[in-house]
Amino acid sequence: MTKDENSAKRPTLKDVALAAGVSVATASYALNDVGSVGGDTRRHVLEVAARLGYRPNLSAKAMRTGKTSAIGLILPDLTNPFFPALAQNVVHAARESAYSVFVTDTQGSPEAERAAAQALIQRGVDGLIWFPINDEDTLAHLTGGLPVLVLDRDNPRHDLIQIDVDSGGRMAAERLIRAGHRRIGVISGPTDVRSSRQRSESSAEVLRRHDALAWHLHNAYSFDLEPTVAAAVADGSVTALCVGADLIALGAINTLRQRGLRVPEDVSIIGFDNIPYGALAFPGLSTINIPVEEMGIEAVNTLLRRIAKPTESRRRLVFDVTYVERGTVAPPPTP
Amino acid sequence: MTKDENSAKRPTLKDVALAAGVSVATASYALNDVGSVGGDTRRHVLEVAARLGYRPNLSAKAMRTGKTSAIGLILPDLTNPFFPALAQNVVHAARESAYSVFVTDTQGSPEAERAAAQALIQRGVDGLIWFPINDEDTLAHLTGGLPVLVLDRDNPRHDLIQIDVDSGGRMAAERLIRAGHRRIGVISGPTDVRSSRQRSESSAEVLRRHDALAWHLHNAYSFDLEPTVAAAVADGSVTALCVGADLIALGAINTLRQRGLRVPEDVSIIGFDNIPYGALAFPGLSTINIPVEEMGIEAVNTLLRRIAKPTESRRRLVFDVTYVERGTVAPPPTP
DNA sequence: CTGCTTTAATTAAACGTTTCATTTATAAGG
DNA sequence: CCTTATAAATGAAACGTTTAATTAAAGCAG
Repeated sequence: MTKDENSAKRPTLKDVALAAGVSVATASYALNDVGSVGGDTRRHVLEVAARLGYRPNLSAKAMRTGKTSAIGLILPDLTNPFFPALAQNVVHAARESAYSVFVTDTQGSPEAERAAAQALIQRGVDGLIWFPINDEDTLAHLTGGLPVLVLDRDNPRHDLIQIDVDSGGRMAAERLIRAGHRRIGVISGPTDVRSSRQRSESSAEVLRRHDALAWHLHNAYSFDLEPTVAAAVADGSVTALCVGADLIALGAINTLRQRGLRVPEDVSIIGFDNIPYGALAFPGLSTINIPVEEMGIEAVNTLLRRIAKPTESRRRLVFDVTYVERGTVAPPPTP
Repeated sequence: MTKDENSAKRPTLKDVALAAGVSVATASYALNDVGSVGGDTRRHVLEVAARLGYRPNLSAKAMRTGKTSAIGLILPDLTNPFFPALAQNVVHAARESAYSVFVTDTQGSPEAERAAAQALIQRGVDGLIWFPINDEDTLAHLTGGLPVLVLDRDNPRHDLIQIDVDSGGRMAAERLIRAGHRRIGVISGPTDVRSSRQRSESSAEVLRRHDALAWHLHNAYSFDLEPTVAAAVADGSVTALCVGADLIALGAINTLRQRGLRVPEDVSIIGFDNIPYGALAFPGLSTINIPVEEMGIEAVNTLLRRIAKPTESRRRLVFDVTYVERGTVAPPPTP
């Protein structure tokens, strides 16, 4: 029971320098591969550092350099099946560049979002990847000059990564037209965000052009359909549905089945998002795929570039979507 | 274009002290509500700090105190539907105590897991919430004396939060027996982890006692059934399935349907985990619920307590599970 | 009024880095 | 052999906090 039982304090740079017989400055230069350090000395320091298991104290480094090698990821809701894959890829891409990620889930609350941003800034993150609740530029004055990458929303001052939702909405509508449907309902998700609204409007526009738009309703982002929507879905007024979000689409399928209608024999459905659930349904949900994985990776890359070059001109990346055919589209029933 | 365009550097404690006309020490004491500071002075400092929008630099604080107010969360796979709810609640509970969370997803790779732990430790997190890949005590020597809370796995030295899987496995089996089934198959998930293995063994044991165990196979944690499992499921040898993981259960339902069998009319199924997908299936998957939300919250609480009192005796929390009846259990078909 | 205790405030060291400015040693040039 | 340039290494300051040690002021008993 000696005093230092197993308290083996992590070795500090001073310890390394001491053990290597050089000054702290030299040790630092050697380890960071800067300054002018003799080849032998450098090797020796590295060797000693390795032997002692030296790992720099990142807090100290952060204080000195003003960089934390950490970024923040602000998401509305981790349990929204759209986000885990995004978060996963952000975390991985970040790690490849030796960055760590503070993940924050704001539960769809703008106040929580503000608080989260504040907390992260206070922590001194080098940048933020931010999937905001809405399009409002509320964080602008909070973030100050901090590098921010905004996902899927509009924002006048930050780097943007977006999705070509128009094309997605059109693809879905066209697919249903091509299958022969002429009475098609559109359900859009939350309507207070441009990107979300636009999906369904693009669909609706195509359908209108073919004179095939039966109605256009909207529903909260939820598996549960609001009564009026549920009624419209199952009252026989349509033979197909163009839905702005997979989760709602799955809810629609559920409603249809509960009322004795079959998918896709009686009603065809196309969703949007390609959340993992969709592939697991029976039959699998046909949908518009959003390349979340790539988006996550590119978000990190873009943010890190911005961190490195704060003055570079604003970037705006638009990702293509693709139609994923599974099992929920069929020709309309023959009456 | 003055020099300090909009570079409005964040005010430091020195700035506050200066503006308030006190020493840095006094400002610090006042803000942290310690030491002996006169009531007037304290109020004044607080007022000035608020006016300047002062937020302490956490890196500096961390270096001085050795505490970062950050914890790490190490998960095997965020896209595994079991985890997002857990992560969400960890993040929230942590925020309530002014802690931030580094989230790491190790993609089921032990090397990645080690690397992640190293990185987090280097960052100086105050503790780790760790859902390990397996039961091996591999991180023990890495973590040193760092407070660690282990989720759902066995570990001899750390605080533990576990699930009463035995009771869950039994509940599932008993429910099927009670429904009248006598030819029941058991599918277990990954078998290299005690907690996972035990679920199905408890089920199997009950079934054996009732002479109702048709077979006991296992399958990777995946929606796709391995050929032998798929064959067994659909060859008519059983009227019910007791599955150690919802994801596999959903895969089984899919397989059954593809082969023309109905759930639950022809085959009843009970899963385990209560992942969100299950509720969205049609009919909803009957399953054993694990209180992930509470687990997440309690994980944070337990970890923070351990951080505060490192010498307290080891804690081990076992959470009860509950059976959730949805739509996949029915009496066996009458031949 | 003196000496002692309490309260309020301050000074300065320390945490572990990075990095500027400086010193020392070595080599090159005349 | 002296000067000067270059290379290698070092000393010390700084980053923004906390906190132990110290001082100054005030209150109060005797």
